[in-house]
Amino acid sequence: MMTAHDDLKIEQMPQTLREIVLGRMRGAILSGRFASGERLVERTLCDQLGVSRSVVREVIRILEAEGLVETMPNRGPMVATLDWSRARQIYDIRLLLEQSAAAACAESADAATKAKLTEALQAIAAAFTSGQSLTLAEATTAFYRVIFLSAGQDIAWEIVQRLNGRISRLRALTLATSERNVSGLARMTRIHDAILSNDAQAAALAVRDHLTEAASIAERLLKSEEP
Amino acid sequence: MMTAHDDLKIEQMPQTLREIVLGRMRGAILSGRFASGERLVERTLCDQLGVSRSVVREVIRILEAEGLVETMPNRGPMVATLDWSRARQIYDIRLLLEQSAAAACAESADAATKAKLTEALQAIAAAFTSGQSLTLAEATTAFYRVIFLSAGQDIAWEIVQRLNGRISRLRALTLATSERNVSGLARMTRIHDAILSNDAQAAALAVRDHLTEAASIAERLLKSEEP
DNA sequence: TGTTGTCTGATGGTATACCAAAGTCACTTA
DNA sequence: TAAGTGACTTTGGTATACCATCAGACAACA
Repeated sequence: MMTAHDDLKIEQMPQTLREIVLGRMRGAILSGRFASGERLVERTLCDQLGVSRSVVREVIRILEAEGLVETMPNRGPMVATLDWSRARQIYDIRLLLEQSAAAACAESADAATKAKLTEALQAIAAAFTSGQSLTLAEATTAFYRVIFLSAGQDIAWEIVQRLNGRISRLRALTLATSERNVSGLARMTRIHDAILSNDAQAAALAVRDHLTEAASIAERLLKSEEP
Repeated sequence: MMTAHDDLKIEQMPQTLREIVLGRMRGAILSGRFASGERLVERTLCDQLGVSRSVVREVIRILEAEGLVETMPNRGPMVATLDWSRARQIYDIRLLLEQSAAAACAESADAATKAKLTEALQAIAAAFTSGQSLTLAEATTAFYRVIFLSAGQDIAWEIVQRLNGRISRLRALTLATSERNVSGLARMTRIHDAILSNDAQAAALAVRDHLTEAASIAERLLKSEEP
């Protein structure tokens, strides 16, 4: 149903400068544009982004609360570093939350949810064959979003997203690892199938295997690069 | 060993104004000094706190990221409200994390940990008898902190603390509820005993019962006050 | 009565100034 | 030569003034 006034709608919704800068800086950290441990000098950022210190400082507070930035007294903010003991904890928490969400989703999934899930899986498959790791990460995120939101667990989803941000560098590497390509799609398919057959236990098991493997790959990568 | 220069030591170690204001405002929200849904006008806060807008704005960004404050476009920040569907999710997540932490703690607890746990339990018992609900909340927090940190799960502890902040009003009411006083201490003691006998499964079960009861009390309170 | 214009208050955004703390580095002195 | 000293620079912390925009209230007017 398309009426005349729809054409007049303002597209550019009021996105504040702060949100733009937040997205820009978050992306810069997640993509590795700002290296792990790199200092974030306020005035330099102001120049690079073309905004005032007020905006930069508020954005840094948000990133700090998200765990992406750490601030040392009288030294200023720097990109948070990640050691294996922390990464392991994050994988453990993700395991708990994602198992629970997958089980809940499997129990309550209706036809619409299943359709969305299949669609998301196909996007992942496409990203696998095309080999674009950025697309793959987005498709994987979309897959899990369907699981969490259809299970009515939006707060858990927020937490998982935040945790994923903190291990984003690892996650990108893990997804790009070749061994993952072999079995990764198969494991995602297993999760998908379990939910489609409303088998909560199988879904939880599939998630467990998937995450356990991801964690072990991450461990090897992390320990190999900085021992 | 007391030497002359010890007298010259500056007591007030570098706590930034921002941290002070953050603690003050967080406390004001958690204690109900700022009502749920109340608007937080920046310049009014500046007057009340005696600081500049820069500080207030940065603190609001932090509280926003913590989920204690919600900001509507062109309306400004307000204290976040809590409905049962969200509170239920928070109790579910706490259940997962606290069960896991209690089990891990039970498996790995050594003598020192057990001693600290017993000490924390005694503090809870003292708070129960004295009937001070603020002290009780702090003692309960300390009890769980021992569990999480001795299990090496400091990230999960961060998450639980943040979630507890969002349901703090409920939590205070729950702890103060009389039925809880009857069984509450018994349940905490059950958790304590399970960990001291290194029985992971019993610890997880005790936590589950404890939280399930807290959630059901919270549900009644929340649904009775705003249906 | 309903529309319109105006006004006020609050926010978002920016720039700037000042101060304090910490690091740097050359210079002086024992 | 080596240690200490003091000035300079960088950076973070805080305060304040200014402007644009938006929402809600309210009065004037047709």
